Amino acid sequence: MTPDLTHKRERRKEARPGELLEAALQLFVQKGFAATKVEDVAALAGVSKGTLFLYFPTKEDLLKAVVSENLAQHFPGWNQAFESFEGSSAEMLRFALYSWWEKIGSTPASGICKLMISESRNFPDLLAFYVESVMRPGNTLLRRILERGMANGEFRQMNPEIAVHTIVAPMIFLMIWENAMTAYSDTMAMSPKAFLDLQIDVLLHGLVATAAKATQHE
Amino acid sequence: MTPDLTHKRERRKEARPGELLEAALQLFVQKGFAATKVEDVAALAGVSKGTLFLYFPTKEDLLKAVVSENLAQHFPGWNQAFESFEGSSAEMLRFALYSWWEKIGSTPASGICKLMISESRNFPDLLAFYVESVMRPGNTLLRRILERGMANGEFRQMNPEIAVHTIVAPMIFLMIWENAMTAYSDTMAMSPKAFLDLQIDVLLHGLVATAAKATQHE
DNA sequence: TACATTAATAACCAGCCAGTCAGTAAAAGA
DNA sequence: TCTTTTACTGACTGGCTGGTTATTAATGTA
Repeated sequence: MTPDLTHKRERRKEARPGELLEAALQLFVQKGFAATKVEDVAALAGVSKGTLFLYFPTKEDLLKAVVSENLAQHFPGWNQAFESFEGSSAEMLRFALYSWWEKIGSTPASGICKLMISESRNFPDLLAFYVESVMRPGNTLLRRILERGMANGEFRQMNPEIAVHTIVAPMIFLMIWENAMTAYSDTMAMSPKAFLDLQIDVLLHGLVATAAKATQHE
Repeated sequence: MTPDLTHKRERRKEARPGELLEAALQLFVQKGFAATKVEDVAALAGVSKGTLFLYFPTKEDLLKAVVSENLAQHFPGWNQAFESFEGSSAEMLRFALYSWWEKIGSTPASGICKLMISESRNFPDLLAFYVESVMRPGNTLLRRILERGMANGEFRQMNPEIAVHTIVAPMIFLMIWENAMTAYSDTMAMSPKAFLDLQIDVLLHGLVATAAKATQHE
């Protein structure tokens, strides 16, 4: 960042890696890994190409650093929140999805989702890393919420492994939408908050109108 | 296709374009547009690089042809099925999702979804084309199903524009999963059919157990 | 068999870009 | 102020790849 219009040289060894990673994330998500030039990443970070290679030995190492830098370190806190949660499992699920949105979905970090989708086949070890350190923990957390609700009769009985995907899918969709459809955001607009609200509602109560519940939804 | 191990020249003007498009789809989805070499596409189609440029003027034109070739021409039929459908809206929704799976989700054509996600920012006109010819028609079809169900009291009242996304999201997820997670399919396995079944069930009835409905799910 | 047509080839070219390195200048010492 | 250190630069290169073209051979026709 900080495009540095003045051509004065600055020595900021500490700040460079972070700025380069931020620039790289933005461009990798925007244009894809193969289609972005390291020189553009360097320029966006306000630095020359040579400097980039001073901090990251190769372009691929830069990609790996981008991914690992943006790994969600939220799971310890979230797991702890799960343990000490008081309310219903429905409340817990709502809480989980909203805090995911606040901490990840609505931030630039959501872009690494698109990045992983695009590059998973090209860098299998990167995918493995990502699966183990974010997908797996996320899935187990959600599965525990579901199992809690199923155990206390709050939720129906169902295969939890699969049900987790049903919960995750709309979140993936939301991240992709935000990072891929921006060019088309004018004619295909979608409020993330509105989507999330309706999603949770449908997830809990379904589409079907029954006598038992009713009315209270717009 | 037809790798042609013998080096004999064949003249098959009619068959080439289709074979090249099939090869291009496979490689573009696998490696991304920028990272695939036209020579590899040609080789996979059993032809030399020069031949490819005989049928497609540039690499970008090849990409556009791949997308437009795989456009779902199913909408006329599906719209017609909607008009003449007899059963409940829930049945109709189930029917729509299953036939989508049969005709698109389970075929190589599902790969263009990943392709569009990856390349939408680089080729905005391609995205526009895709939005207008597959996303828009698909969304309106689903919205009509929802509105039908809401009108006859079968479904709850909700914002149909947003609810459509709630239905589409898991389908997108499924296509992405199949095209991006294949490398990891051993440890993160998922049966598409099982997912689809549970998804429809949750979509209609939600997670929450109520007195009114109950039991009948595994 | 001789000839014309054209699908297919492979050698070639030009531009691009990841990665290098000799040199520059901003700090830190002395 | 002079020297040393080192973060930073940008010109350079070598390999790669999209695209071209002169040549080759398969097919049709006589």
